[in-house]
Amino acid sequence: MTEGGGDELLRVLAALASPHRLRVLAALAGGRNYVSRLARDLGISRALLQVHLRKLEAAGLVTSDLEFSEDGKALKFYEVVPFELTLTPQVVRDAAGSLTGPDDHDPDIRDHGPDIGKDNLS
Amino acid sequence: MTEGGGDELLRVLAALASPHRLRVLAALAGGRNYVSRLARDLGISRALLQVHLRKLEAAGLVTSDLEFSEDGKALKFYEVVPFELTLTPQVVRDAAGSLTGPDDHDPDIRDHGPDIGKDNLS
DNA sequence: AGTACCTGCTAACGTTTCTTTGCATGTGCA
DNA sequence: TGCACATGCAAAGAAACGTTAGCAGGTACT
Repeated sequence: MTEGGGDELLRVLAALASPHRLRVLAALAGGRNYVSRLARDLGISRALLQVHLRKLEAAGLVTSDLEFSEDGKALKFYEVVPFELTLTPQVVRDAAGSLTGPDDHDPDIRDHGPDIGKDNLS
Repeated sequence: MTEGGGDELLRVLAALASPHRLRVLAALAGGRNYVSRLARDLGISRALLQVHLRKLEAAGLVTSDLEFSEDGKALKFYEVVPFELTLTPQVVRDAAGSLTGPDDHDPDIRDHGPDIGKDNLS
């Protein structure tokens, strides 16, 4: 297993939460393609596309495969990994348990107290 | 219908793609709760929690309900809206069609051409 | 040698998002 | 009147993200 925890879910959600990446994924769902061509199809720059593809790949939503065309050109093909993810409150509940989140919050409250010493209009 | 398009999906995904909001949602999945108390339970500041709750609500994942406790205090209760969202390449493909995305890209390429006039080491 | 494709990378900028801090408002109770 | 607890909002600094521009390398065909 790759990891399975809530962080995985988070990575997938973050990868999906972008118009560009949604479009990229949609385009690839219509068939595999290589970077330069895909960039032209979508009308975005190659550099930009690469970044997004990397994120999609990191999330495990697409796979890359370096191939060589008959005339020797190196082409990097991407294709979608068939996935099926169902989101429900319960799923979230389970996933949230194992989160290597930003803060490993300790059990103490803060919020600087509910406004003391300040009477309004006597 | 609220809107149904791909933008809706995007909003939901964006709302979910955050450790904090995932935790908030998880906490609410365990039962409804009001803001201040929830903040204490989660160990985060009230202001921060409010922001995240607003986003979750905007995405339609939770609902708020202002109530008054027996002793007259105004309590804003939040609870999860039972949802069931399934993500597959095909779903993405459909959703990507109707995207009021950041750019309404015109069909022209750019990428400043593939490096011309520049011979390295003669 | 020159052009046309392909790949990859990084520095830098602009923009958005996150988070804190602080103040304003209200009720109820000693 | 002072404290405890509830709500709300806005400014502002910090941190993360998205995007572009530019350079690097490669093969192949004229």
